[in-house]
Parts: sequence; structure tokens; C-alpha cells
Amino acid sequence: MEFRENEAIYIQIADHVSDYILSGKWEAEQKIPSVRDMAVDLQVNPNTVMRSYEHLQKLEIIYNKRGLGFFVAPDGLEKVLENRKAHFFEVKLPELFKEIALLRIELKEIQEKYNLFINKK
Amino acid sequence: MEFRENEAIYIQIADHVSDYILSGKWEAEQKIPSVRDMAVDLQVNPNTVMRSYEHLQKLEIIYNKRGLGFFVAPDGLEKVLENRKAHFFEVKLPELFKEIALLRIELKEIQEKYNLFINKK
Amino acid sequence: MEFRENEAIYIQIADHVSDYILSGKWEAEQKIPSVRDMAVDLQVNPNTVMRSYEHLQKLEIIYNKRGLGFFVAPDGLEKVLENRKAHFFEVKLPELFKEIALLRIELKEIQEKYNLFINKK
Amino acid sequence: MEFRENEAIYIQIADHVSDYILSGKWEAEQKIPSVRDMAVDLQVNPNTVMRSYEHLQKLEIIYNKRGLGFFVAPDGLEKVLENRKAHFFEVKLPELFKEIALLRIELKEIQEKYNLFINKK
DNA sequence: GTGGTCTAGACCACC
DNA sequence: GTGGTCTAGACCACA
Repeated sequence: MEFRENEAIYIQIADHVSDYILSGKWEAEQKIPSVRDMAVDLQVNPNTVMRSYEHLQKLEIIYNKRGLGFFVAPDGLEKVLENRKAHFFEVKLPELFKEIALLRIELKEIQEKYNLFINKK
Repeated sequence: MEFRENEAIYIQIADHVSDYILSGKWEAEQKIPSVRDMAVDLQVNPNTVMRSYEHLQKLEIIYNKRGLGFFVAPDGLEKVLENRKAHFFEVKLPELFKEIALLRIELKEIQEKYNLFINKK
Repeated sequence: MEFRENEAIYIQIADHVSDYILSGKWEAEQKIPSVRDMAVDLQVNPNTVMRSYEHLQKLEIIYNKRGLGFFVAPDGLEKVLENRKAHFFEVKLPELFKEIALLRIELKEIQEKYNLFINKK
Repeated sequence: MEFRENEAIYIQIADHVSDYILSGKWEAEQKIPSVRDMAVDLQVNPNTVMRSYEHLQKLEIIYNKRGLGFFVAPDGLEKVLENRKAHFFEVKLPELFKEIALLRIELKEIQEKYNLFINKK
């Protein structure tokens, strides 16, 4: 996995985990990879993964069973959806429209890209 | 001007200048405020403004006439548009569509918000 | 290390680092001294070293691993050679020949000095 | 005329004038262009040209007749040659050989370029 | 430990 | 007046 510059790696890892939960690959109560395994997998310092997991734990998206590892919270999916939807509608979308106005982008152009995107998937 | 946390002030100043160029307030070959004036105006350290201007100069959006100040490049507007449009279509938009898919957001919902947004303006 | 006047210290530090890479003392993927260590070593302000490293990073001669430090780029040596050779053949050498023609210097004179130089080494 | 970055414009203008004297285009006791004309010609602030002329005057390469303008000194050509030759042999040439050694440039390469250069002229 | 950013203030060369 | 560089020192996030 490659990381974006300008954004903390631990945040990107947390988002990565959230994506898995959102997509349904990791379900409620399911064990997620150990800090160590994840660190090896992502080629990152274990401390950094630990920080991601702590972050997700604070958001009540995952929880810890001592000695066993981290697990998706019963309502983890809902929590993620809640956080991300709020951020989407209150931050991302307004920013997007502001940028569209500033760059004088035609909605038509976006529509084309959107179709392209949909078809590609 | 107030600055967002989480993003370097010098980047925000650079964006601020770009916005002025985009909006047509500062045209090609026009002098932009001196480092010192801008610093006083934005209540930041001159060094910070200097970093912004260096950044914009590297992007060929502004250029320097020695002893006279910084000026909008002849094709400054195009350069800004180019950079921002590329980022919009290659990064922001794909991220948006990925997020929409992941959060299972109905386009209808966005349409509603969009109308809201348009009406508010 | 002593610095020439008339040339920015941060440029001289960057050249200094380049020289180390050129000479093979610092190889690809090898960590170079931290900003702080270098600053103490050269008796300059850490900010000044930071500027040098940013400059070298822009030239893709070194790169940063977040939290770990700066490292010589895989093709750092090639990048340095490339930049310096280009400058040598496209700027320095033409200037030299122009100067030779203008000053009506006999190549014999240079040959003599050159032998001198060779012998000195 | 275009100016190199990193070098003061007034120095470059002084060199420009020296080149004319060296090449024989401007001979001893001959009037050189007025500050004003030169400024218009080079698209530079007259103050900057003035500074160049003062610089050359300090080196006794040109002199001033009040109300008439600046003139090439009787021994102007010799003065220029003296300064430039010293700089050439004591600074430029040693630097060049150091660079050649560092970049491991074969003298053969230079020879080739040199022939090229000679032929071009 | 690492870099990244920022402030405060200074000095300088140049235009 | 303009930018360009540098010092001194601070605080912070990140690994």
C-alpha cells in the first residue's frame, strides 16, 4: 500500500480499515489482523498501526479483547457510516461545489467522467 | 483571514493567492502585494509569506522582478487552472465516487443537497 | 566547514552533500545525517540545513522517510551526475571557451597550468 | 539581453561592457552609451546601469567626463585583461579541474566538445 | 528520535 | 522600497 503525502499514515491506515468494514469484508465481531501482521503487510512501524487501532477504538469502531486482538464492534459498520456520511455531506460536498464554481467546471464534464467511472467498475 | 488547522499556513496563503488569480482580481503581469505588506495584512510572519511566494514561483504561477516584487505570470491563470483541474479530476472526483459507492449514497440525496447549495448562493 | 561568501550557505551545504554522494561515501538508500546533527556538525542553524535538504529533495537526490530521516535516492548518484554534467557542458564549458577567446589565451598556457595542476595532486 | 539569476544585474552589465572593450568594439578614449540609453536598451532601471558604471570606474576601466558621459580609460583594455586573466587562472581554471575530477569527465569528451565549439564560431 | 512549521527579528544586496 | 538569507528558539505531529 502506498500512502498519500500530507496525510498522517496512521489516519490512512484507519481509513483503510474502515473501508474494509464498510465494504463488508470485515463484519461485526470479526477479528481484524494483529498489529504485527498489519505492520508487516503495510511495511510500516508497528507503533504506527497501533496508533491507528487506538484511533479506531476511540471512535468505537473496533474494540480490544486483551490477549486476543482487535475486533470489529457490534455496531462498527454503523459508526463508520455515521462518521463518514456526516463528513461527506458537511465537508466534502460543500468543498466540491465551491471548487466546481471556482474552476468553472461544467456539470456535463463531471457527468461524463461519472459515466466513465461507473462503466469502468 | 483565519487559517484552518491541519494545513500549513503557507499553503493556505498560496491557495488564497491562487483564488485571487482564478477570480480575475489579479491579472497577468500585475504586481501582487509585497511580502511585508501581505504579512501585515494576514497577520503572519514575513517568512511564512515568503514561503508561499516561493511555492507559487516554483509552480510558475508568479515570478519575481528583482527589487520590484512578485508579479502574476503571463500564463499564471492557466497554470492555476491546469493544476487545480488536474487535481480535481484525477484525485478529488475519483475519491468522491469511491466514497459514494462505499457509503451507498443515493445520487438523489446529493441532488437535494446540491439544490440547497445552489439556492443558498 | 567554512562557507564562501556570495553564495547561500544552504546551497553550499547541498553541494557538500552532493559531493559526498558523488564520491561514493554515501550510497543509494543510505541514511544521511539528521537535520539536527548536520546543523551541529556544520555549526549552522537547523533551519538552514532543512532548506538544503528540501532543495535536494526537490531535485530528487534525497528523499524522506517520515519519522526516520533523509535517505539518498536510489538513483541519487545519477541525478547528481546528470545535473552537474549538464551544467558543466552547457554552461561552464561554453563560458570557459568564450573567456579563452575573449582573453586571447593560448591553449599552451592552459596546458602548462594544467600539468602543474596534475602534478600538484 | 537576458540576465542570469543568482548574479547581480549590475555585475552582469559591467561584464557586458568589459566584453565590448575586450573585443575591441569600444576602444580607448571612446565614449560608451549614456546611462539612460543603456538602461533603455537593456530594459533596466537607470540606477542599475549607474551602479555598473561606478563599479567599472572604481576598477579604472572607464572614467567620467562631467556633463559628457563615460569613456573607456586609456589603459582600459589592459585593466580588463589583467583582472579577468587573474580570475581565470586563479579561480575558474582550478574550479574547472576540480569539477572534471569529481565528475570523472574524460578529457576526450571535452576535446570533442571543444572542436565542436571552435567549429561553430 | 525524526522532520515540518512558525515566530521574531536581524542583516544584506539589490533595484 | 524589494526580496533573500540566516539565526535563535519554539511547538507539534509523527514513527
